[in-house]
Amino acid sequence: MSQKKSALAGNGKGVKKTEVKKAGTTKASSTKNIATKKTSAPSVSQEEMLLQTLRGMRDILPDEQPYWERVRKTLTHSAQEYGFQRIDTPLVEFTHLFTRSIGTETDIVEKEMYTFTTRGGDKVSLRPEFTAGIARAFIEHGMGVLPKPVKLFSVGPVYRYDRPQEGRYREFWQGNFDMFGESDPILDAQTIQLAYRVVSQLGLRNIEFQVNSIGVPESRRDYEKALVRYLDAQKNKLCQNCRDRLTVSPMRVLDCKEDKCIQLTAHAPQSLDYLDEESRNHFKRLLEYLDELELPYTINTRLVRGLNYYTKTVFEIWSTDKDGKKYSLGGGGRYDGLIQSLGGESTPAIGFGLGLDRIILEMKRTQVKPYNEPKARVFLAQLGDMAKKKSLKLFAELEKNGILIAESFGRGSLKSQLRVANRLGVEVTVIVGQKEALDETAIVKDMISGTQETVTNGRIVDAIKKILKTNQELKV
RNA sequence: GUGACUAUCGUCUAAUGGUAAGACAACGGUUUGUGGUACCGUGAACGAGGGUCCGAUUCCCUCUAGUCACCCCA
Repeated sequence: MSQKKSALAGNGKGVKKTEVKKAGTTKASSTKNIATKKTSAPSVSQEEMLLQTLRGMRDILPDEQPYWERVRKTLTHSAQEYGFQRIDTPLVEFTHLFTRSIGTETDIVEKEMYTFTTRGGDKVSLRPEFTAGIARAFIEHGMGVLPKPVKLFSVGPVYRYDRPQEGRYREFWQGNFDMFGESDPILDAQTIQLAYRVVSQLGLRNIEFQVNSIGVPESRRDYEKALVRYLDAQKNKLCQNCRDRLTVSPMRVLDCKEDKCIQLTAHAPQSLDYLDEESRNHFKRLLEYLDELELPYTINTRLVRGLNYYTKTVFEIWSTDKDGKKYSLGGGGRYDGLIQSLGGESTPAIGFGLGLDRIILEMKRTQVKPYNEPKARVFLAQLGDMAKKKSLKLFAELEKNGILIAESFGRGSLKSQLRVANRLGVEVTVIVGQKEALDETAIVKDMISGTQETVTNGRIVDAIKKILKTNQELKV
């Protein structure tokens, strides 16, 4: 598939592409030189930049909106049902917030953040995930004094400078849920329950949770030591990547897809065995709750997450497609230490994020119905200057009475307007011509039977509603 | 960040070393104020830049973008 241009964008018929090019290439040189001064200059011409989204970014066109609408609605409903309050935080934060929370040596921070310096000299980044900003807001606004747990919900785009492919974009959407101030494992279970609810409400099947516990920082350190000791002995059997990981982030070796690494780690020490008493207990109780809820989960001792702030519970939501391939629709976990490490009162917390783009991809794959916007059932046709003037007012009046109207005011002939009306599948067409405009009347035409009657302005709404009502009854 | 494959109207496809055909969609019309079919017509594309060549959409290179695998994750 090549880059698709929107049908809507094509409207500007007057602007021929070739003309644009010609006009541009000659005088683009001066601006180009400015661009090349920067270290890594883009090799795209000015004209291409003009008509192309940035790599990994995309337009969500009207055709796709019904899916997004359904997802948004489900998200906000579920959030309400579970007592979450909406919060919106800025797209941009100080880079430091992300490095501090997510961790300097993570992939996200190391190579995936959109970081830049503002005119004022601040180092800032586009958010690569939600939790950091929300945690910041929690502290900044003293939300620690609110009744616990504090439940916050957010939706919006996040940014990761990654190499794009299907279901992976540089700008993508997440729905995010976080609960602060409660350390009981029942919250962990409820979090997973909520995630399951959202996803299944969206019509997705073949969902499974991968859960693991990575303990608290101290137990994790013990575990990492043991893991390094185990792996170090057979270091040269690991792939190059993992050899590097061994020193930076040894638990990531468990995530490696290379056969030899998988084999090597098969009998490696498991994080679960190194859990401190409390974490072990926490995990055990979580599993009991999950069993009670009959949620589809598997314990995945290899599950590590790409963010450093997690403690104890971590989980991911996986979907399996026809070929048995699994991929993640979202994930989350507990982060009891984050608030404190950012400078707030010690506050336990847990949350998760859902990848909306992937969920929609999955909805399409499994042919889940999108949300259907209410369709106009009435068309308003107009003929002649006088009628044209009247029709705008009539449009507003009908709309005020709850009647959704389609129109094609720009068209001249009645014939072409009716053709449009027909294609739109409306049930009623209201026709106002020169004569009707003078008489303060309109023709109300039943598009199914083809019959029509002339009614005075005051009776138009009733006449329309009558036809719509009988049609509705016939359908049932 | 690494590797592989791909790139033609809005969409889906075709052909070609001599600047491109069709279908769907769009727009207009078939006697001027009445729609589903039919018929006619109109507009619309070789991703960008370089090279080879008398000549390139076609061959080569670079770039860009998309898809896939890796990496990572959502």
